Amino acid sequence: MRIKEGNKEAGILESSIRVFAKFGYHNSRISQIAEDAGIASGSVYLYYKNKEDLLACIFQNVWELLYKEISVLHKRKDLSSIDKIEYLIDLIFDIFSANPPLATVFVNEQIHLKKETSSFVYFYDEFFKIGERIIEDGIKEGALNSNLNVRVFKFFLLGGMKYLLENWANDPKNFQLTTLRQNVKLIIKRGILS
Amino acid sequence: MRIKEGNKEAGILESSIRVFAKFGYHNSRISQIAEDAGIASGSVYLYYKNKEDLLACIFQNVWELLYKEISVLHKRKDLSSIDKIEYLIDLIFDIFSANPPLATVFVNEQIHLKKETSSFVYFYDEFFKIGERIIEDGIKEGALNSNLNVRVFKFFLLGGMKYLLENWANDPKNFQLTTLRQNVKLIIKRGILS
Amino acid sequence: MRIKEGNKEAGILESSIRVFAKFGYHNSRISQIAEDAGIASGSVYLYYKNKEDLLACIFQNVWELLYKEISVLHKRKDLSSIDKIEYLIDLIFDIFSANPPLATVFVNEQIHLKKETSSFVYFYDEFFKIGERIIEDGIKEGALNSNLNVRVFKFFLLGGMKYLLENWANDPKNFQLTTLRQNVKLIIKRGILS
Amino acid sequence: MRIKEGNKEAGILESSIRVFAKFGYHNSRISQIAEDAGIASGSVYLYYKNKEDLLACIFQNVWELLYKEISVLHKRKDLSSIDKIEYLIDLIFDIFSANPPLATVFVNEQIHLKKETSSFVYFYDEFFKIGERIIEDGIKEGALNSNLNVRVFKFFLLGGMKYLLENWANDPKNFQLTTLRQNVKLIIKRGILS
DNA sequence: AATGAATGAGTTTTCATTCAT
DNA sequence: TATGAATGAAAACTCATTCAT
Repeated sequence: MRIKEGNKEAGILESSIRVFAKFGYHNSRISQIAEDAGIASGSVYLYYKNKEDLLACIFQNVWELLYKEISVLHKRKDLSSIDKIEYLIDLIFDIFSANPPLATVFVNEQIHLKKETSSFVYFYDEFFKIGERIIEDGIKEGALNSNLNVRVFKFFLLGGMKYLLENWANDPKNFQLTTLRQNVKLIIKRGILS
Repeated sequence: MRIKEGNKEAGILESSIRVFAKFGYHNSRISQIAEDAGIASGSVYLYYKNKEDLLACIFQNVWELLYKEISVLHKRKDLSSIDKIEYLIDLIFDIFSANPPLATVFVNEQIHLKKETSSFVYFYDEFFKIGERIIEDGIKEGALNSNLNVRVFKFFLLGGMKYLLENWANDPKNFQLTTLRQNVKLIIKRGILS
Repeated sequence: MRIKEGNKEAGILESSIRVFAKFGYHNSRISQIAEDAGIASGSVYLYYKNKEDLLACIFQNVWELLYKEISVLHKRKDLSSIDKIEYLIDLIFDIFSANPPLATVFVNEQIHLKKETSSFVYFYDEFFKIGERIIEDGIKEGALNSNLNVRVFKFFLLGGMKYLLENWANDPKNFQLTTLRQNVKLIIKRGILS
Repeated sequence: MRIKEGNKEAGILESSIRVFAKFGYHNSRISQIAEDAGIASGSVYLYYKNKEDLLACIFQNVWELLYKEISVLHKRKDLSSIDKIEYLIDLIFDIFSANPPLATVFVNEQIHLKKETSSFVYFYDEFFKIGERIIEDGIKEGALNSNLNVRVFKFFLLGGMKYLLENWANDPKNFQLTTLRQNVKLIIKRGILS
């Protein structure tokens, strides 16, 4: 019984993250999630509409958090654009390093959610919009290379970090998170040339 | 009837790529693949052991091709390390730009294959080993930054390109492939600073 | 909150009649009945053994009432046989016209009760026995056609009235109850020939 | 294995009639129908969309047959209105006496089909429209009592026959079909008075 | 008496795979 | 080789019923 009193809803979600991470969304059984949460399988449906709802809630939580953080970050005047990008890199590594199964789910399973019907999409879209604005600000200020395509950089950076996180979550012993974040910052800022 | 005489095996695989790309592996039906290939669903099993075998063959083909290309590339003496990395970037964009559904499948569905039982793993592992060696050579030669962690760079670059390809394949109108490859090279080589 | 103090048992039964009439027995949820009755769903089980018990009680009440009425009717010496049959027709229309949902349930849901285990069966059987005796008396007295098969007439009359009640309860605006009962009496007594 | 070659679709429907008649629609299991038909339960879905589709097809067949018969009957010039009504009574007894389980299903289960989505409704509505016309013709010709309400008579007659059929199908030994049809005609034509 | 969260048995339906033709 | 009808295992989900409070 992993679930504490009054925390059943959150406990089921945590169990679903563990199970989805281990088996993948489609190979996960509601009964496995229930067992991990220490409840009967029918009880899952007291808190979540169906299996897809569990996945949707996971992504809702992550993207809402990322959106809130980037919103605050965007408004800060004490940080340069490049500081903000480094801050974002740290933020993402911090969120997922605290929860490796969440990283696995985040990296692999978003594809199973239809954008049209998912409520996380608002936060997802806004996160990227603000991310683009931060980069654009950096270009305007002259700090970033004006030949950079903002959308390409945005996707390249997120994709690179996702793949690193996926490999790290699969085998955390093989990677030092510190090495990951430092190298990402290094590559981004200076390139790989000596 | 898309299949030419004597090419049924390849035709089925191409159909599976189209169907997997459109619906995702788990939401694809063998009957859909058979219909797309213009054959009866039972006939799929004359050429492929089962549904997972189709996916495995797709990845086998891609990783084998990448392995062969990188093997040849590694041996070339007329190219510098940085030339070879640029060549690899072009290679990957070329392979998938010629076949957008393959890009979608490549980016999204590898997770459904168990590394333990899949024969593509040999090529996958070798590809990365040689990739690491190319980067290491560059460091030894003094062309690449010696502070770079080889494995981090390797995963970061591939992950970034995968995510770009995914977004491009989803909506090719929104992205110029030329822009993608130029920007990736730019970021990799010089970073984003002006 | 439809239930008055001290009347909870009856209130639950009335709610079950409304809900069974609206959705049908198998599509009705105990939780709907409880909600209609203004109580918690678990409380239903303080007064009724289970869902089937609710239906059994509904039919128990109806058939017991019909049995009691026909018992009294049978003994009356001031009425002829044909008077008694007309009286019965009026009785049935009166009972259900006062409670349309009860008519719907009565007409449609008796099938879900197993005769072997239901206590309403005693009243049901007795009702029909006395009904037969009234008709037989009419034949003996010479008032009714001696070629009439008593059981056929009994079922035909009740079935005809049930179907009329079902259609009336579904759409009361379309039927005048007065028209129903007058026509049934007309057909029964004189046939349809001019 | 009750199903003959080339007759699987019809065999499944016949099995569903037997099973629905025995247990009622909601207490019938697809697995029971499949077992009765001598096939695997999945095979039911090769021929019928789902459980409700089976019921819908049963009623479609019955009402289509009744509609076709009454259409032909309505046009006949060699029969009086009262002949046509007697003919209809015989028709209904004939159809169901040949198939007692069908009678049980017909009488008890139509309620589970929603009129809005069922294709049998056209035939059902037309059957009743033509039935009304036959009765109206009888009134106009002076053969039938002009005080008769057409719709009341229509429902009363059908309901009475349904209930008789239900009781007959439950226990065919107890009823002579000849007695049923003769008595119904007798009551309808002359009433019960001597 | 009253509650309502929790249970878990039970059924429809899907679809990868087989195999008689 | 090729077919496609038939299979049957497997899982999401529902909801009557229970019972700790």
